[in-house]
Amino acid sequence: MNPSLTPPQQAAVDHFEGPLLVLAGPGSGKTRVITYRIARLLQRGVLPEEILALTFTNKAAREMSERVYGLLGSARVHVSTFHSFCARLLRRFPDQVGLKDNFTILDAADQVQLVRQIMKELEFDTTTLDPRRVLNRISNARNNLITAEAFRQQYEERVGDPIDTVVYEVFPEYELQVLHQNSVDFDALLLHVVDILGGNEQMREFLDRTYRFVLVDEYQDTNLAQYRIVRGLSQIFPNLCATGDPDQSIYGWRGARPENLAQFEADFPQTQVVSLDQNFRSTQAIVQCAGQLISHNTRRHRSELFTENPPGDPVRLRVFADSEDEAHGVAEEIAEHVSAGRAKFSDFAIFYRVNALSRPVETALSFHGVPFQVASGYSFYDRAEVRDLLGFLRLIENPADDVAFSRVINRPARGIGEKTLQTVAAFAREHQLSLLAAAGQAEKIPGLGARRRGPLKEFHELIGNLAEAALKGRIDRLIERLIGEINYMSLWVDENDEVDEDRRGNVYELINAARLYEDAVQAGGDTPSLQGFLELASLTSEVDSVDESRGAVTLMTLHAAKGLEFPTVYILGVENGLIPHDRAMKHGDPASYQEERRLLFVGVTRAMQELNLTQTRRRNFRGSWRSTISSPYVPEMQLEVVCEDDELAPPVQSISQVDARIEKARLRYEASKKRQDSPAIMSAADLERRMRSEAIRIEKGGDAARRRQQADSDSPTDAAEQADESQSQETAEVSVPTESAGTALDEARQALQRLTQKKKSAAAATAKPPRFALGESVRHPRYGRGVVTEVSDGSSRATVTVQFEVDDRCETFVAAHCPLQPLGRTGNAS
DNA sequence: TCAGACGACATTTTT
DNA sequence: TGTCGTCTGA
Repeated sequence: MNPSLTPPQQAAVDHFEGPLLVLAGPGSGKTRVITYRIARLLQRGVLPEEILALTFTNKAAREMSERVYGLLGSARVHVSTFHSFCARLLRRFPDQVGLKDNFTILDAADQVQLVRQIMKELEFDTTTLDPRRVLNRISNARNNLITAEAFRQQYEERVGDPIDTVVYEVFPEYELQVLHQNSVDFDALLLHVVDILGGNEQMREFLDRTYRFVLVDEYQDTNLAQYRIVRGLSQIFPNLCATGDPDQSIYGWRGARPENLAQFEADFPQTQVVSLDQNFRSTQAIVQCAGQLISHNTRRHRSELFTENPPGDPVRLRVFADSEDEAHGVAEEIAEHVSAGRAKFSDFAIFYRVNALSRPVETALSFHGVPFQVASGYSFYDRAEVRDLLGFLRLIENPADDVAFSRVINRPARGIGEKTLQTVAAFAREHQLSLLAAAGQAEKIPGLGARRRGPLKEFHELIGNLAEAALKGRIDRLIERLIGEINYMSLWVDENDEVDEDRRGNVYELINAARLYEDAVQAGGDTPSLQGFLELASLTSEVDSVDESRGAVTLMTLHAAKGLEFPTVYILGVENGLIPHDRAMKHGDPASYQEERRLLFVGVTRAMQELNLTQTRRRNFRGSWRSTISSPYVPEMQLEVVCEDDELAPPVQSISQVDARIEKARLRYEASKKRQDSPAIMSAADLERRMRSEAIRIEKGGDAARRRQQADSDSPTDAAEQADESQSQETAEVSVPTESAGTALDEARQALQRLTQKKKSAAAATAKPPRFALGESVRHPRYGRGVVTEVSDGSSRATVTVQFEVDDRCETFVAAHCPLQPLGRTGNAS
């Protein structure tokens, strides 16, 4: 039918009724197949409204419906995320699960807050046990469809750990309160729908008939709830098309069940399986590399990925001295490529395992004048000011939303603190009221001084008035009125403070978002509502706003990279402990080890033309330098190893150079701000702050690098000599600014001095004789015998690095409190 | 009630 | 090294 489709792609497109499983490797044209398939179904007379396509991200949903639209010109096909599909369903049938149609959606932060509050009510200590861990347990249980009741039963039948003891009490209370507030969290959105499908056969049948053709993207990422939903919709009409790739399952830790994919054929006996193995995205070198890597996993569907693309450059592994070099090396290279006209900024993406790795890169990119955007991190809707205002809006929409009430009651300060809130809450519970309703009856609440009653009543009245206004007017006007009435901007008034300026900007941006929402909905012929706007806000995340067309380098975690592609990709920190991450390896679970490998596989397969993996010899980790070990996945791939170690001198040799560079960077920043076409790189103040701390770190890092040289060298005599040499080198470098004593000392140097002075005096105050010496033999309760290879200087945070006999394992400990036992010195290093 | 000091903490997180 | 929640004194 379409000449540009490969035979397997064509088969997937032409398949009509019955279950279809599309195993789609990375870059195999999956989205294309899905959109063509939808078009083909419509061509065959299926009605658009009979087709439901479910995705995990808004981005995927948007992309799919845009492409369907592009193909057909119009489409009333339902394309949405699991969560918004469920939200919409619950708005239609709220009473099925005991909600009202104006229910509000709790976000992650609200959930934590609620758990924290419940823990306090039940008199659990929130300092020793992080509410997030409790919430995690609850969420995990619910992902597996374990209700509070079932959890309690299970708990009683086995010996639980201390956390479960708390969960045991908190879980049912949490569920109850969420429901009482007429709200749902992300998990409940799905669970309620599972309940409807499982508990009401008539309803299930109705929905099954409504959505005769269901398509699910990224099926390997579905959790048990999503699995049930999909199955519930495909009984009478099992016209279910699932696409996925077991090799890209990277959300197991979050309850995703890749086995759903493996089980598909068993669940739907008539399944036709199509395997898409031709990669259209990457060069042969990249595809080959990815194939080598993933072949080390045990895989059920092991089809080889192949490509007919050109061979391309070999995949490189670049080794840098430390994370600063790594950051500057990458930034510099990107800057060069672009200024030489070989590429544009948006061609580049930088991936990393943990968000913490992005900071030095952000600094370096700014430094080299490279515009960038960071995906994830703080979402717009997570900003304090935005959440405040959304809290108000939620309370206006749903007066029972106690979490929202607690958030905004004292914002801006009305003199209602913790204590008062507790009194109100107690009264509310006793009389079965929402907090807002209780506030409205403040005069009846015992134990409240007159000084607290006034503000409570006023607040109640304010929300009431605004709720009335909300029924009539536009949402943007409502927010404006709200801001006016509570004098919200008075919280962020400092004209010169960039943070405040930023916050005010966000407030206007929220108003703007409301306006855009309203206009868009009206243009689509629907009626905008506060409810709809709130839903949009809760179910939208920042990752969606990553825009490849913005002319900027994209920075993101490997997880966030899934589904994207870039001409040139850098994957930073391909080191043991990062990929695979230490935490993931905690239990020595081979499944996690494989999931980490898949994560790297996902990163690798994002690259179209060029792929660079990087690693460093040492990394600044939470303030101290640690030597690194290469990732065990590295030897699994054919890579060209490039040592950038000696080539790249530290970017700043002396502190006096810092100011000149800061000035340059500031000019660049100002220029880019004026141009407006490229996104602002980083605020000038921010950049300066970072660069100064970087300069300080470089000083320390240089020091550490020399110490490493010393430790690494073979003979002790050599080490001593080198140490001497580096001493003199260091004086030569650092003394440059000191010698120019006539000139005013620059701020950075002062900062550096203050810092070192402070450190010195702190060290002097708590000075203890060093507990460990270089070359000393020690014993660790878990890792056994080892030799001290490095001891940091005598500050209170002194660290020892030990090379253990087992596996050549190398670990760094804080000297002050580590379980190392000295075993006396061995001959060679004193 | 609030601002600042102190100390515990530190993956990934489509919604 | 940073961030965030809790504690404490004004």
